Amino acid sequence: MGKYERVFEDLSAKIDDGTYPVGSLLPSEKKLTETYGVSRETARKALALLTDRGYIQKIMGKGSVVINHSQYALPVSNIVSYKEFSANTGTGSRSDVFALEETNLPTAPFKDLAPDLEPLPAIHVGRVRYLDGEPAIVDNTYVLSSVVPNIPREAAEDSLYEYFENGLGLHIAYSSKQIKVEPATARDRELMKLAKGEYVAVTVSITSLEDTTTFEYTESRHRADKFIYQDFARRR
Amino acid sequence: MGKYERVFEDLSAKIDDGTYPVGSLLPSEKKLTETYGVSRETARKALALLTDRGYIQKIMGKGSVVINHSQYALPVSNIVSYKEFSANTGTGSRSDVFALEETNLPTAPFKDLAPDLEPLPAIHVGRVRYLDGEPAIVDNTYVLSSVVPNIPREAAEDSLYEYFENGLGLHIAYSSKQIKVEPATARDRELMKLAKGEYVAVTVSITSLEDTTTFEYTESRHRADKFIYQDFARRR
DNA sequence: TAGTGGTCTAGACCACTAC
DNA sequence: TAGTGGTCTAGACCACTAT
Repeated sequence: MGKYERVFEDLSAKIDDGTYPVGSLLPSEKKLTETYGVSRETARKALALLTDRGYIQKIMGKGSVVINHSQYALPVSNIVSYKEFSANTGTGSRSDVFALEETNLPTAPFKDLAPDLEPLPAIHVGRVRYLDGEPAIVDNTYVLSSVVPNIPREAAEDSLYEYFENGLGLHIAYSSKQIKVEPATARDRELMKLAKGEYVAVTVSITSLEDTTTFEYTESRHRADKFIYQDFARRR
Repeated sequence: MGKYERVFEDLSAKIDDGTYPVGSLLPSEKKLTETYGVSRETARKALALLTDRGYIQKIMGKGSVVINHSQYALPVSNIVSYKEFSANTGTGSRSDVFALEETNLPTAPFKDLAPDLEPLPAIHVGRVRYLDGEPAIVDNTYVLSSVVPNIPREAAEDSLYEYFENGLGLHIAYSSKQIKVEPATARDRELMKLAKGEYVAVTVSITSLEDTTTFEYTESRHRADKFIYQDFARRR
């Protein structure tokens, strides 16, 4: 871990634990170079990370002000997996795997994000996710067989991301995603015990590795009343 | 505009116009310092911007690969105003202002994002937005009177952001937002001509200035079938 | 081995804010 | 005026990738 990451970790921890409360100023860049024994550009890199994550807002001639940043987010938000999300929020996590099979990638759900998608060989993982003990999310994930030839059932039941990153050593880099609202299908109603006429929030994402290989396609169908997406953005 | 911004503008333009197609490599950092007559750190700042915006993925020992980045986004996505959005996508823009009045900020819609919100004096702007000639969005914006004492009707009909930034010289910095799904209210059905039992996508946002003053609160209610939110994110 | 990006430094000059 | 952040430089050393 580089020096600037250490400085970032220390400052973000001190913001989280209230050492630097919302509205207060962080030490000046000059002070940070002395405190942490780093050059100014290195201190500035740490501050840039804090800015990007919504911890601070820098004000010219004044300093770095601690601001309210989003505390938690749904899995869809920043490529955070369902398991990481439940661990963060403390909601009980449970997944029923209802499909784990070799198939071809369906192109229809991903048409908007990838118009020229080919029906490549893939492994389909279908899961029902529970929030507070109730079925709340139906996930259909397609992983390209060319990148991941096999998925053990335990990985599907636990966490696919954990398996990809720690088990296979894949480096996940970025993702394009969409959120839409659709009427619940008969399958949605069956799996999530919904009444007729209800709607679901649908998130579609396409995820790539650090070498720019696209390898994973997911459609998540959320019970509308359990769905919240939260984000922090900067004007550009 | 700094040098690194000029380099960013030039490179992003060349990615957009196909000079550097998706999958190709940008010139190396060394080459960029020679081409643009800047130091390496300055060239790297430009590349960092391209990375943040989803234009490129850097690969160690190899170079900067051009990737597919999200082309357009709904207003909610990156603090882009409705007018900027319609201008980018070419969909006809039109707004009916149905409310422009002094009132107190309602705290209920913003409870999740700002639990301790006070009912401060504010100007309420209520608008119906049209996409493809049909009423598709109901916006309720509340602007704190302490920051914006008055909003001319023309500004409400045209673009509030344009008025805030160019008319008043406010510097918009960041925003927290949420997306939820709710049953359409009687008011939604009336304004957007929806049938009974339909749902709406609701986005709630709280926007702050560069001096960290929070000044604007918006609830946008979207016709579900016209709503798409698109985003690009990096794993962290 | 040569070329690439990742990190870090010490110093400089500038623009802005507070007093 | 003093202190703050914003930008830029020239150089260094390292880790990784290609060949």
